[in-house]
Formats: sequence, C-alpha cells, structure tokens
Amino acid sequence: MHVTGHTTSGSDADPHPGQQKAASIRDVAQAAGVSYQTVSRVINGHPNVREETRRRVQAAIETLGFRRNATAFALASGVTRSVTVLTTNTVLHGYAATLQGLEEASRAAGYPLGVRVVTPEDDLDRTIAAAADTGGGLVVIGFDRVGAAALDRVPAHVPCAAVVEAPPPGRTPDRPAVWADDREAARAATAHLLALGHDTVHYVAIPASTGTRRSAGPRAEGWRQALEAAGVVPPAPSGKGWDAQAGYDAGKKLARNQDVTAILCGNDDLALGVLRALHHAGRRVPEDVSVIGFDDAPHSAFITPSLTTVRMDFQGLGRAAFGLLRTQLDTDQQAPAPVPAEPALILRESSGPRQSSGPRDT
Amino acid sequence: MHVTGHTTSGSDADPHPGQQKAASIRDVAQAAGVSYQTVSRVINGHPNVREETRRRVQAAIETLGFRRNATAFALASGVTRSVTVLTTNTVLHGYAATLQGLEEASRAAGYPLGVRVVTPEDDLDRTIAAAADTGGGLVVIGFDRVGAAALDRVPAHVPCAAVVEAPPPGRTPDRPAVWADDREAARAATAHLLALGHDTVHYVAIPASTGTRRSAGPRAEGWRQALEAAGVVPPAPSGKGWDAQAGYDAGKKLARNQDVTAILCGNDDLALGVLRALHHAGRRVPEDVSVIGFDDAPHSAFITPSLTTVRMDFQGLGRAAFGLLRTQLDTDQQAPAPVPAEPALILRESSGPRQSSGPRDT
DNA sequence: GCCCACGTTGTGACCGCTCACAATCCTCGC
DNA sequence: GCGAGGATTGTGAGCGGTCACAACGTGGGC
Repeated sequence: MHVTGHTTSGSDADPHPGQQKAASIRDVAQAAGVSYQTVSRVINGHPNVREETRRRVQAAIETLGFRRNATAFALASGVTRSVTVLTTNTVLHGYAATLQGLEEASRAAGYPLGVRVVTPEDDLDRTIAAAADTGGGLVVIGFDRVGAAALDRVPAHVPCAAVVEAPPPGRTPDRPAVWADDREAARAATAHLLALGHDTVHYVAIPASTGTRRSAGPRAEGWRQALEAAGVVPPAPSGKGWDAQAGYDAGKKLARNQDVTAILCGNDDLALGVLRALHHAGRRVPEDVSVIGFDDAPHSAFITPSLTTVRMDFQGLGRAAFGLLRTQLDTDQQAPAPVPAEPALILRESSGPRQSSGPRDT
Repeated sequence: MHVTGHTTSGSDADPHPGQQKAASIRDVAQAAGVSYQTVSRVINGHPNVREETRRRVQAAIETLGFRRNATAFALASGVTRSVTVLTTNTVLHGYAATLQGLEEASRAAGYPLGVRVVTPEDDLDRTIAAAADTGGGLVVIGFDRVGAAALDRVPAHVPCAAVVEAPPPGRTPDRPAVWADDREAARAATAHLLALGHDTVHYVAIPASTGTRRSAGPRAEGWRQALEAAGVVPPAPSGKGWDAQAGYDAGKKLARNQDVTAILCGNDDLALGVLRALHHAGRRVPEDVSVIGFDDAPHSAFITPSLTTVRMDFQGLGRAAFGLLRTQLDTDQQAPAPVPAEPALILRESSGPRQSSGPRDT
C-alpha cells in the first residue's frame, strides 16, 4: 500500500477552542487597544509610532500569532512579490540547473517562486496570461523553440526576463535577457579538437530554438565557424533530440564512418549516447574517436571515459535572470546584478590527439 | 556581454492609449449595461442568467480583455487554488522527477505550483509559515532528514501531503503521504545478487531521513533483511552523501577488498561513483564485481557498463501526492487517485553471476 | 501665555471580487 | 385578469489589508 488517508482534522475538543481563524490586524488592534491603522504601521516599520505603543502591538502580534495576509496585502497595495518561471522542461540538466539558480535567487530575495511547464500543445497566450495573473513577474527559459515562442508572446506590460541561447552577434533581444556565450565556447571546443590533429569535427546537435536561420543555434554556429576558419567544409550535423537515446542514434551512424575521429555534441546527454554507440561499434574513446560534450552535467566527470565538455554556469544564468526581473519589479531596490561565469572547456578523458595510425579494422 | 537592459516600456504613443489598467468586473458591467454582480455570475457560470444577458456580458469581456483578478478572488472567496512544494533539492533525480510529476498533476488540475527549497540553516517554522500563507496547500518531499523534519512541523490546520520513504512496516505516517516500497525493492535486489552466487552484498547508503532508528532507512533495511534471511551477517554500510563523488569515495575502499563481489547502492549517482572507483582499481564490472543502483536515472541505461538498477516511479509519486492534497483542498472534487508503479528491478550489464575463479591480482 | 509645527493616532474610502439578501421581472394557473 | 412563485437582476456588506486625510495631543519659539 502506498497511500495513507488523511488524519481527521482534529475533533473540536481542542485545547484552544477558538484557534480556528487566523488573526487579522483588527484582532491585533483590539488586543493591543489601538486602531488597526496603528497595527499596520507597526508591521510595516513606519517611523512615527511611539515606542511603548509599538511594544504593545508587537506583544499582541506574538500572542495571537498574527501573520499579515499575503493575499490582502497584494490586493490592497498592488504589489505582488512573486516570480513565475515558464519552461518546457524541469529535469534536463540545463533547465534544472537554471531553475535551481532562479530558486536560490528568488528565495534569497524573499520572492515566492512558481513553475509552469509549457508544452507544444498549450495555447501559449492562455498559458502566459494564466502565469501572469498570478501576479508578479515572469522568467522565461527560452532554450528551445517552444520556450522562445512563449517569450515572444509575453505582453509588453508584463514584467519579464528571459534566459536564452546566445543571440546572433550584434543583435540583442528586445526583451531583458541573459545568456552565455556558447557560440564562442563551441568555436573554442571545435578549435581545440582541430588543434589536436583531427581533420574535421562532426556535430551532434540539440534541437534549435529558432527555426528560420540556416544555422541550428549558436552552438552549431560556433562549430561551423571554427571549421570554416580552418578551411574545412563542415559535415552535415546530425541529432534529433535532447537525450542519450538521440545521441545513441546519431552516434551509431557516425561510428560506421571510419573517417570520423572527433565529435562535438550539443549536450552531455547526447555525448553519453554517442559514447555508448562508439563502444558498441568497437571504436575506442579517445584513441579512435574524441568526444566533447556540452553543459558539464554532474555525472559527466564520473562516466568512463570521463567526458571532456563545456561547463556552463546555468545556475548563474538563473540568478542573473532573476536579478534582471527584480529591477523591473522593485523600482528602487537596485541589487548588484550577479554575473554568470563564462563557459569553460573542461578537458577530461574523452578527447585526445588524433592517432597517426590509419583507420583500423572494425 | 551577457545581459541586455530593459526595453523602455513603450512610449505613450500607443495605438490604444488607455490600455494601462486591467479591466475589472465593474468596467465590464458598465460596458454591458448590467450590474457587476451579473458579470460575476457570468464568469462563474451561475445558472440563473438570461441567455441574452450572458452573451452581452461575454462580448464585453472579450472586448475589454477582462481576466478575473486572482488576488481579489482569493481574498473574497477564501479559496486559494495553489500548491507549494517544500523540498531540499530540485536537481537530484528522485527529487527532480517527483517535482516533475507534481508539476504535471497540478498543471492538469489548474493549480499554480510553487517551489521552495529548504536548507538545514532555515528556520523551519518560519519557512513553512511563509510557504503556507501563500495560500493553498503544501506538498513536502521528505526523502531526507531536513525534508522529514519540515513535514513534522507543518501545523495541523495546513492542508498538506507528503512523499516519503517507505515507513516501517505496520506504521503509517500521521500525515497523508505516498511512498514506494523501496524496502521490498532493496530486499529483492539484494536477493537477486545472492541468487547469482555472491556470498554477501555490500551497501553504499544514501543519507537517512530518520536518525533515531538503528537502520539507515528502508533501502538499508531491505538489504539487511535479505542478507539476514540468507543467514549472512550484513557488512557495515558505507557512503556519506548523495552524489557520484560520495559513491567514488565509498567505492575506493570497497575496491581494495577482494572479497567484495557485489555492491548495492542507495542511488544511481552513488553507483556511478562506485563504478568509477572499481574501474580505477582495475576491477571489472560485472566480471569481478556486480553493482546495482537505485532509481533508474535517465543516464543509467547509457553508461558503460549499463547499470542494473531499481526503477522508481517518482513521477507517479508526485502525481499521487498532488491527488492526495487535492482531496483536502477541493472537498467535492473526488479525483480518481492515481497509483504509482511498483519499483522494478531492471537488469542490465553491471550485474552478473559470481565468477567461480578466485580473486585475481590487481 | 498663545500659536503653530510636529509627532502620534484614528477615521474613511478603496483594492476587485464574493457572499447574502432584497428588488424586480416574468410566467403560469385559476 | 390577478396573485404566487420562480427566474433574473441589483444592492449592501465584507474579505484583510493599504492609502489619504483629519484629529488629536505635545512641545518650543515669540
């Protein structure tokens, strides 16, 4: 059996019979012998309250266990300190880590955090409206097509920040946004492989967040740029998905091609699948093929061979995005905007110099 | 550069100059030539409204883009349809997957979902109070000590459901809760290893959620029971942490002991670390040592050797927990409580029969 | 000794919506 | 053709806070 029923919520033989309803400022006021407005002043730290009165009210607050009703506060003041995250996923490393950073930052600032997953089937406008009228602001994770589309449809009057892929050089998003320069990181990782003596680098792509451009996102672009800069014609990217299975499928094909000696993957899950496919094909890593991943997921350092990858500061991105939103919500509170760490290539076992020996038999 | 500034929020040369403030039922009422109460009836689907009036109001609602103010509704009605999840972690597989299930279920039911991470440093009562006066109900993930402690401190009058480790046999939690029978699963996994010919099974434990008992949680108990049932004296469990590094540390010690031929791990991350440590020590898996993990994290099927593990339906647990909470929130709405899948042992490459050959040289 | 400013406190109205009830309209049966 | 009763609509109050302002004291400066 997996599920217990509820405890019947207390017989009415409670020690304190009248504990039912939460105390309001009116209750406190009566207990302290003042007006409700004075109580309001005390809980808001208003200066002009006599010290003795303040103490009396404080005492009443303690006694009655008063907590200011957040709903009423929001309605009366018009201020809603809360954040809702719109995302398409909560478990993939990049998303989960971003969410983690967002949660940390919002918690530190005392903002409740809401999470709403958006699916391709959702009516975007309806979803956004629902998230928006929770009050507060929105943070959109736009790593993929659906997320990016959601961001586009957020009405102008809704406070909103986004974390996105690196936009094309020179162009800045029309919405407040944060990103890491994964284009440059992909370029560096590819250049690293070329420098190791590999003739070319194959790319297993993550799904693109924008569909119109010829490229498949900044990571693909960086990879392409590095190859072109070296005078190499980029081979066709493969990959159709985010997870290890997609990596495995792509890797199976690449493994058959003995000319493939270096593979860059759009994320570590894909890389894991590629590794597995290479293993099944009898191709050794890094002796026969070098593999580099992206994101530095927690397990990537512990698999065998450990994975060379690009570390991404998703948590930092999340924190930064929250900071960006907060400046819109709290007009005065100018928090020092935290800056995420630059992407960094982490060299591990899965990459190495091209072996001079020719292709070996399968 | 990582961060864009805000777009200056629209010059006042807007096409519709008066778009500033959201329409209220009073605005709608005026536009439709009825009283605000009639509007209220329409938006709440009250039966006694003349069809023509209803249409007129609907039209006004469309025109003005009216959406009922959630805050005011909550204040006036006293109903807060929302859920806050209290957890110590959002990224570890078990937690993240549970959260995912929770999100799915709450989204399907139209409840906004809040997430609040609890740290050991937090003042539990304060944290709970803060989460509770967001309105709505609480779901506590009590997989670890801090989470379990938080659950204990939730005031009786706060609607609350929990997902927890399997409680001791015969005892049911005093709070509505869901769990999977990981005790039995651990027993089965251990028995499986014994049946493969291993003399004993070592256990690398996850941190316990309860500190008082002699055991280190249901998984440890199941493991111990299986050994005792086979007349084997359980060796001391190791492990101090949740992640691969902790597994690596524990695995390093176990790898030195040539008598160790089978290891059960409290989760897949630990198993990953153990695998890595065994690899470094030159002990082959599964030929020299069998390793079984717990949880079936997404990458476990793709590492090499692929990991034999116990699949846990965390998503299902999350969904069930939400269902449990919902029955407390919606008195009438009796949703069919979804039942999570039973834990299942997934056999893969990392476990196998004990090799009859004696310990080999390092 | 009086006036005015200021520190302190209380009152009224309102945020946007829901309740409870009263007031109106219509329709039917006799 | 008239009254009863249900359908439809409108009014008042209040949820628990906030704002604006008015009404008290008190003290210092002349």
